[in-house]
Amino acid sequence: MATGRTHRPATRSRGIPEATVARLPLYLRALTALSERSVPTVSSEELAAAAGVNSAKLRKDFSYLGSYGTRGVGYDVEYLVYQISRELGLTQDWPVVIVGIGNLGAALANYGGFASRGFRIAALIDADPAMAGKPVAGIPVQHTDDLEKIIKGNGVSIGVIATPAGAAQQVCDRLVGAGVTSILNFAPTVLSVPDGVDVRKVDLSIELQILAFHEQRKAGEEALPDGLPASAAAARESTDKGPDGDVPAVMPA
Amino acid sequence: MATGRTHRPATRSRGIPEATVARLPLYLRALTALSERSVPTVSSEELAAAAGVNSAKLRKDFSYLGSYGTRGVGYDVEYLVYQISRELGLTQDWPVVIVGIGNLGAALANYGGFASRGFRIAALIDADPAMAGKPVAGIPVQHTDDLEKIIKGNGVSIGVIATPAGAAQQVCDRLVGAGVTSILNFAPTVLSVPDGVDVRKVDLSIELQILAFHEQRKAGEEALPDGLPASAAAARESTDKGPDGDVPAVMPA
DNA sequence: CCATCTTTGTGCACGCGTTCACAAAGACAT
DNA sequence: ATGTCTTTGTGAACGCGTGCACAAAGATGG
Ligand SMILES: NC(=O)c1ccc[n+]([C@@H]2O[C@H](COP(=O)([O-])OP(=O)(O)OC[C@H]3O[C@@H](n4cnc5c(N)ncnc54)[C@H](O)[C@@H]3O)[C@@H](O)[C@H]2O)c1
Ligand SMILES: NC(=O)c1ccc[n+]([C@@H]2O[C@H](COP(=O)([O-])OP(=O)(O)OC[C@H]3O[C@@H](n4cnc5c(N)ncnc54)[C@H](O)[C@@H]3O)[C@@H](O)[C@H]2O)c1
Repeated sequence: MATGRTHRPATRSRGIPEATVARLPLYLRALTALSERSVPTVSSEELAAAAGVNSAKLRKDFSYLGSYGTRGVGYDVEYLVYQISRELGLTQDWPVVIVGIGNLGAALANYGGFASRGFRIAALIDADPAMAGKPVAGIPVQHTDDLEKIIKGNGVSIGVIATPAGAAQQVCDRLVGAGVTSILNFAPTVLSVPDGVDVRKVDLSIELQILAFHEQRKAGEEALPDGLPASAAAARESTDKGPDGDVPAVMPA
Repeated sequence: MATGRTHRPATRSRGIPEATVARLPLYLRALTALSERSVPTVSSEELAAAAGVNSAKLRKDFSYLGSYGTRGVGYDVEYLVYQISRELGLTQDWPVVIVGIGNLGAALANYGGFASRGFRIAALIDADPAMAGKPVAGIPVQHTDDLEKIIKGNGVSIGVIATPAGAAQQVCDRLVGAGVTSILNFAPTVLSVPDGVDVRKVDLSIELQILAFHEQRKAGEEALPDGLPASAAAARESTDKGPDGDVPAVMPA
């Protein structure tokens, strides 16, 4: 930027690192809050604190967007909100279908946080004939038979799977067949999809198991620091702040 | 192993990489399925396919557990199930409390997948007086006033937060104050906790936004490959299989 | 007991992501 | 204008995670 040349690695003309993409929504949320309080500018330090990340990381992330901060001042809140929204594709809104309207699917349907962020529930789909026509969150549930028609008719490219694990792959195949190219999967199964289709999964059990692992470790450690002096048990705390350096749990599949 | 000395980096006597820990539940699930089908052994290749990972990665992961595979044969399913369960701390069962029994909290309470994996819902807690006493999933909801008593009385160390974002930090503080050291947060907020407390968050909106980002990119790319020859658009598909190399979205905070 | 064949366990190299640390950019006051 | 002070943008080093590729282990059959 300063030097004004050979910015991007050249081999990756438009490539924003995945780790950065995953943090953009975090920044956007913090920025939106600031925007609502009519804060005009923020420093990387402040914003980083609000988003819960390192300020250097944040600055580097923004630099991939070709960021426009002002040295000595910080970033213009409104401008950044716009830039990040655009980068994430939130300036258009995305029709989403939820398949499997049980406990979880219904909760998702009732969740208000979608619309506020550029997503619109285009349809709710379930295999249970008894549910067909019944409104959930004001939207009538449609039967799986019409899945393809619904997807194509609404130009849906993002699908959410909240069916039992056993049905997930089959539902996935139908969604993909109908034109869906991004899937958010809540069922505890590994989905296989053709190239070009993105799958992210959210897995409750995995999250809890990871917590249990660290929990067990904490319990075991105070008993015997495993070759380390007793003081190390306390010292460890600082290193251990994220018991997990990072690591998915929700990840592509 | 083969050489039989200087295994662990020595500086990390008992350290299993976080990335590995995050995959253990995946392996465990695949192994459990095999176990139910009474399959006695699996090769790293087969198991890796079932878990959706690279076989070399899986072998390396197991090597951290001091794995006991048999060359030329594979791994003993039952034995591995036990080893991984023990490593994850699932041989004991963990009492969990869910705070905020709304749409999502109720869905979680009704979810059967907890008990089957070593977790037990010890209590449901909500601030709404109208909900107190009402059973959800067969468990009577208790009022927030008794939060500390409930946590301490049941020796709960894992808490799930499913309250509105505005209440999350406050609930978190009370949980931590009462002795909870692991938190799974569904509210879209950055929680701050003292050292030694683990927080993992599950954030729906972030997941969708990441999908939207890639979706937008796909749409834009077929129009103009951005300086690359047209063939690159197709070639990219293979590189792009995981649109995201990996990257959280559910992560510590 | 030996040969062959399968599959593990891991050394190694590579690439991504994180973090430090600082030069330069610019605001602001004098 | 000029100097000071704040904060960005990034070069560079480092560490973690991934995947290749292969030697060694051991099963299996003759
Ligand atoms: N409820 C939770 O908190 C929770 C937590 C983690 C994971 N999950 C997972 O999410 C999924 C849904 O959980 P749930 O509690 O809502 O289950 P549920 O049984 O309440 O709901 C499943 C719904 O899917 C429908 N369905 C079944 N087969 C279908 C098909 N082929 N096509 C379309 N719809 C179909 C059923 O009719 C039902 O309405 C499960 O895979 C579960 O493991 C749920
Ligand atoms: N429903 C979803 O699918 C979904 C998806 C993503 C994120 N979330 C997030 O999960 C959280 C819960 O969502 P929801 O749809 O269940 O909301 P909800 O409004 O249906 O439920 C919230 C519950 O929390 C209770 N509550 C409020 N303040 C409390 C406090 N201080 N202590 C204890 N309980 C308190 C309320 O009484 C209510 O029962 C929200 O933060 C939401 O953003 C929900």
